[in-house]
Amino acid sequence: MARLPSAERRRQLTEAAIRAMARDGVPRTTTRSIAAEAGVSLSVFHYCFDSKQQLIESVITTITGHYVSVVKEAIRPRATLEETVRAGFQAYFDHVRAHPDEHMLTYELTQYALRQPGFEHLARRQYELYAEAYTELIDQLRQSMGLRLHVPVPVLARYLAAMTDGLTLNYLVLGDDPAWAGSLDTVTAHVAGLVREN
Amino acid sequence: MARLPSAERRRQLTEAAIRAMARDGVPRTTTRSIAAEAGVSLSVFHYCFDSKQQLIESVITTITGHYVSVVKEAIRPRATLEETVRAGFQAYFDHVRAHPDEHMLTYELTQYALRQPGFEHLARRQYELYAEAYTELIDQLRQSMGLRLHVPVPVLARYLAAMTDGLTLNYLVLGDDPAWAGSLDTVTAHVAGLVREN
DNA sequence: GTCTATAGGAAGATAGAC
DNA sequence: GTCTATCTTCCTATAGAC
Repeated sequence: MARLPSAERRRQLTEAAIRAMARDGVPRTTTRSIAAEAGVSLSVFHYCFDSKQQLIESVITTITGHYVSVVKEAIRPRATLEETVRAGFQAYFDHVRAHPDEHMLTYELTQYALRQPGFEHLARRQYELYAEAYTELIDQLRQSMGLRLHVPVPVLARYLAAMTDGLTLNYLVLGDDPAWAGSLDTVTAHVAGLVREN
Repeated sequence: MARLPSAERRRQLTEAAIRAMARDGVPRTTTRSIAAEAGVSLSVFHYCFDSKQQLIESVITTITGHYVSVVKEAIRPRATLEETVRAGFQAYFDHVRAHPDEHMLTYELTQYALRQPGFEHLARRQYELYAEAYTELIDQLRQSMGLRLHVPVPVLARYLAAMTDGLTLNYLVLGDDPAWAGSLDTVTAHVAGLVREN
């Protein structure tokens, strides 16, 4: 087995942990299974991380970064406001559909962090980053399309983050049926109304 | 220790499990801690339930029933539509504020069920019941206030359930700050708009 | 029906050879 | 840096006396 700098090993182990946790769930993912997924022995794990908790901290910050990127890339300015909002949600939900386990994992990690004493700040940070991602998107749309908002930006950002979160979890549990497309239409129309210039 | 019918013992153990899981989280709640919480010995547990999974199944169906009751009781017809919607959300979120751990538990149980082979139907049933609760509420409001809906009932019900879910989780993680009250105002206005007669 | 005692296994973490 | 082997702890589940 190659000898790598420990920063690189940590990265490898973190990515392996994300794959294992997305596949098996957080509680069932053991240090052994993570080491196996990364193709290293258990001792390498404990050489790179002091504890399982330290690894999970790394997993949470890493996956939150991934997720925020998805949201940020989903919404890009298009011809009309409706089109922009609709295409943005569509792109985001296409990602959820393609990687349901990874999105599921973000919820599990939130709950792990909230239950683990001393980790609560990681859960808060996760949700603050979601809201910040929306804040950036809104500002971006405001500049490119000259919107007049009906509600303050922080309120809208937090509301959109919560709505995205709820619809995502709902999809992960129930999947899509006829009512699902309707939900997306409803939220699209609502968001367009909230940010419409008038 | 008194000798009770096993149905009653099962109920006691289920309630004890809900308390223990709300306090410690699902993965940390052991059969031992549940038995201790119920004030019985470990063997009594295995006398009433074949396995921990069987108990968790009982926990999920029980707590979903509790939760649905909360949603159903939250919204009662009041003078105006806005008042009804606002007071309903307020009552619901007052319950969340008063029992955050119990609501947190509903999310943990959903994920437990989705990860446990053969338990997926319990998670689906949980979310179907949420939507059904909203369906009943909408029908009730329609009759008492003569509403004309802008979207079909199943779509609206699922959308409201997802939104409630997202806002609840968002509150459980971030708590309330200035933006929180704004989110509630926004959702209230939106819902009132969706069901307004016009 | 209820108890004590224990089987049997899997987890996180460590020791020490190479 | 990486490995095998092991320590310690805690879990679910069962056996069998009362």
